[in-house]
This record gives sequence, C-alpha cells and structure tokens, in this order.
Amino acid sequence: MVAVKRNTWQREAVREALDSRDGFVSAQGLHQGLRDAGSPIGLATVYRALADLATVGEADSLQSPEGESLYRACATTGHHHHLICRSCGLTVEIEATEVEQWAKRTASDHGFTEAQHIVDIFGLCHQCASAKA
Amino acid sequence: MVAVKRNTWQREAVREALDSRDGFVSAQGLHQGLRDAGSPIGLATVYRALADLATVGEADSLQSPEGESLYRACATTGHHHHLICRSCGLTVEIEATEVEQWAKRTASDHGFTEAQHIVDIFGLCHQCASAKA
DNA sequence: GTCGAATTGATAACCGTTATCATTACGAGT
DNA sequence: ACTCGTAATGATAACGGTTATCAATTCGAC
Repeated sequence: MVAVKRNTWQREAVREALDSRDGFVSAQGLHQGLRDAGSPIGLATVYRALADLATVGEADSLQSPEGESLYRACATTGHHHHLICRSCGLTVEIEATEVEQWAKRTASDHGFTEAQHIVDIFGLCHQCASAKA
Repeated sequence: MVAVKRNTWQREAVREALDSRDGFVSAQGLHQGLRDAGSPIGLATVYRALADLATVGEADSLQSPEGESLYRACATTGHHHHLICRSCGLTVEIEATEVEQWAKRTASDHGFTEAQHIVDIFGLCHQCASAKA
C-alpha cells in the first residue's frame, strides 16, 4: 500500500500556528506557543509537522545565526529568498531569478554540482530604523 | 592588571592547522586532525582558539546546512562569499559584485537599511562528485 | 626563580534535534 | 457505522555539537 498522508488536528494546528506568525519561528517556540494556547501537542510532533511542511514546500526554513532552525509559512510556493528585519523579524519574500542563475553559473563554472545556495538579507525595516533614530 | 593574551603553543597550533587547510573545517574536524598529527591538544581548547580567531577576524566562520559551525582562514581580507564542497570542504572564494548590488538594491527597494547578506553556495566539487559515482 | 593569573583539558552539562516504541486514532473498505 | 491495518502521536531516551566546570598547568611580569 502506498503511504497515505493523514490529516490530523495536530498537523493542522502547526500549520495554523505557523500561518499566524509574521516572521520566522523556532520549532520549540512554536511548540511553546501551542502549549500556551492550550494545545496538548507534543514537541516531537511539532518537529515532524514542520519538517513535513518544509519538505512539501509549504514552509521555508533557515538557520538563525545561533544555529537554530527557524520556520515560516511562505506565501510563495516556489523557490525564493528572504529579506528579514533583524530587529522585529518582519520578513519579505524575494524573487531572485537573477541570483538563482548567478549561483548556478558560479557553481558549474568551478565544477561544482548539486548546488544549493543560502541567500538571505538581514537589515532594518523602515519602522525599526525610524524607531531607532 | 588588565587581561593579557598569552601565546600558547596550542593557540598557535590551531592557527597553523587552520591555515594549512584548503576549505572550511569544523572544530571537531580540526581537533581530530591535530590529534592525528600527534598533538595532545584538547577539544575545548580548539573551540576556544577558533572562537578567538573568529572574533579577531583572523578566521571566517559560517554554518553548514546541517548546523555545524565551520571555520576557515581566508586569504581575502575584504568582503567575499564562498563556494563550498559539502563533502570535502574545498572552498572557493567568490567575488560577486553582481549579487552585492542586487542585495543592496533589494533591501532599499523594500525600505530596509543597514543591510548585510548571507550568500554562500554549497555543492559537490568535481572530485567528490566523481568519487561518489 | 617566584608567583598570580590566564589557559588548558577531561568531563559533565546543555540545547536543539532525532530516534524509539508503545499507544492512539485516521479513514478506506465493508 | 463498525473493523482493522497502519500512519501518526507523544513521552522520553539517545544523539551530536558546543559550552561550562574546575582542578592542574604554565605563561610571563617582576
């Protein structure tokens, strides 16, 4: 029998919790939020759900400078990058065909294959920049 | 008395071991290499030395997709990016004016300031790709 | 050479993540 | 609606990388 994806309330809860966030969240942070909201969901399940969402492409993941994996529900289904406010976490999804091609070309120029790239921009969004001034 | 940096053979050993490598190495990998070379240096010390080198700017550090911290003594002192073999660690330093401008433009297009970007490409170098086949 | 303080290193503690495995419950088929 | 096989769950153990601990060491100023 072929593996069938089941719809569990837990999976849905994770998806919704992720959607309700504006920026990137850690698995543990999301779990904590769900527990605080009264859900008895398990930590392992949150990790699994997030991994699944990331695999399917419904969520994007990246690593914080501290080494944690952060997740986010991305509107764009295709491959894209992020522009992240390092102060408030506001995230903008970015299309970068230009960079995509550059990465691929650069890799093959040097004989590299199976190239994947990490491209993210961290900065201060307009609001945070103003608030800071 | 103010804190004084001491010159220990261990610190020097780490610096040299890092210089002798072509690509990024994990702290554990470097430690292993030193032990294999006969040095009785401790793992904790390697971590400390690498952290120091990174702080001073004598070493570049980045995180592998798997979450490990990798270190490298870079030839270029200025801003540059990396093309890294995820199998052997071979690293090519990359100038990417193209991407540099794209990043700056993208950030300002969205009202972001003080933008810094993380741009690295991971792949399999020609040798590792062949060895794998 | 002395001596105080920085450094070392073996190991324990940490932290995030993944694996384990008995239990639960989804949902296709009847 | 009821069964039943199996995927999913969740408490917890295991895991891997990194950091903290702390007694022993050793650098280097005097």
